[in-house]
Amino acid sequence: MASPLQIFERKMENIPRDKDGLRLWLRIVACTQMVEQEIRVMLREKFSMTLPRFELLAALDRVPDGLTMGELSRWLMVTKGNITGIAERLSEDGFIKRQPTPTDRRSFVVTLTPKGRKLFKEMETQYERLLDEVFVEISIDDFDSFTGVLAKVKEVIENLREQQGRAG
Amino acid sequence: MASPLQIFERKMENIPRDKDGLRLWLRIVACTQMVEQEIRVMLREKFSMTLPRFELLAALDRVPDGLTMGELSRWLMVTKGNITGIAERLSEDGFIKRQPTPTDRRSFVVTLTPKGRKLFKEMETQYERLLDEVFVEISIDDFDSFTGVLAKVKEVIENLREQQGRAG
DNA sequence: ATTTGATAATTTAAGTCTAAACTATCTGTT
DNA sequence: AACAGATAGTTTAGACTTAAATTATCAAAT
Repeated sequence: MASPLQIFERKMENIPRDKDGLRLWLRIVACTQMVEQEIRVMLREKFSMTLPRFELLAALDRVPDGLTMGELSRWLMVTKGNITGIAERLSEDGFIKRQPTPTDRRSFVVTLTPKGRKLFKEMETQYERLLDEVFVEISIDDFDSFTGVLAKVKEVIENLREQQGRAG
Repeated sequence: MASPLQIFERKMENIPRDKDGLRLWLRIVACTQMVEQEIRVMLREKFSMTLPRFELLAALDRVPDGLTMGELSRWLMVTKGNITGIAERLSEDGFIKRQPTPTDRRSFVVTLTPKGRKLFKEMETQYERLLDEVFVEISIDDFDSFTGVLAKVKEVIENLREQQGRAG
């Protein structure tokens, strides 16, 4: 049985050397999928939690005053309809609560409940430990290079979207 | 309205400087989501195609003799059940075909139809053009650093999985 | 030949995700 | 005040995704 690394090498070997963008992209995707899978397994096995729910809790943990549904949607880079569903399930389980905003009757502010914050803190410890483990081999120089690359990519895409008149 | 880049800066600013693994991971995820979104929009608008279907076609294009369902599952790093569904829809649309293998009656070899290959080639051109555009600002040195980082991460995860006795 | 365990693929149930349509509300502008 | 356009959030229909259970087949060892 071929290992994921062997499969990956087979995927890359037929791609012409000069297709740098493609090669880099395939590496990024493979890396992201593998790390995400580790996180998913950890969250499921230790906390019976899914990654999307964890990410919503994480967003709320970073902003103690809470976020509206639309802010959550932009923060997590998913559609508003998607947030509706995830927030509904987290609310049923008592991890978050929704409060109407005084200034805008269309809008809600979502915050963590004490139960939600307690759970998140436990998960956060394991989550950060896992990431440290995954990136343990990476040098400071590589970190900096990596960070620079990702920042450039984000800027290029922002510009692309502006040119096309698409909202971010 | 805050732009994605502004939202991202807000996400990062509250994270302690010393949490390198977490910071790097959030950057990788944000970058991947943005590039994927560009690809999704392009595929939908120009070809009425989804990303998962495109990726399955891409895998088959790289291996002219075809791949079994299980090989596709490992190649694309998704479950076999997932492949069943995507392959079903691509087959209905006449882009791929499934043939029984002579040596193993449980197994099928999936290959592109001429129609599927023709469509893929058209999409591939646009896809690679988009990736070149997205990564245009990245220097050769950064490419190398990036590639090295991703390779290390993959190895670390392989080792983690072996220690835990989990299959890849 | 039969049993036993492994493997290839599908099915199932539940959750995630999207784009588009929709409802309710807000914010000008007249 | 009344209208028009924009915005916050939900709903809908369909596709994707997963883990776990299931079916059919294989392969190896009796």
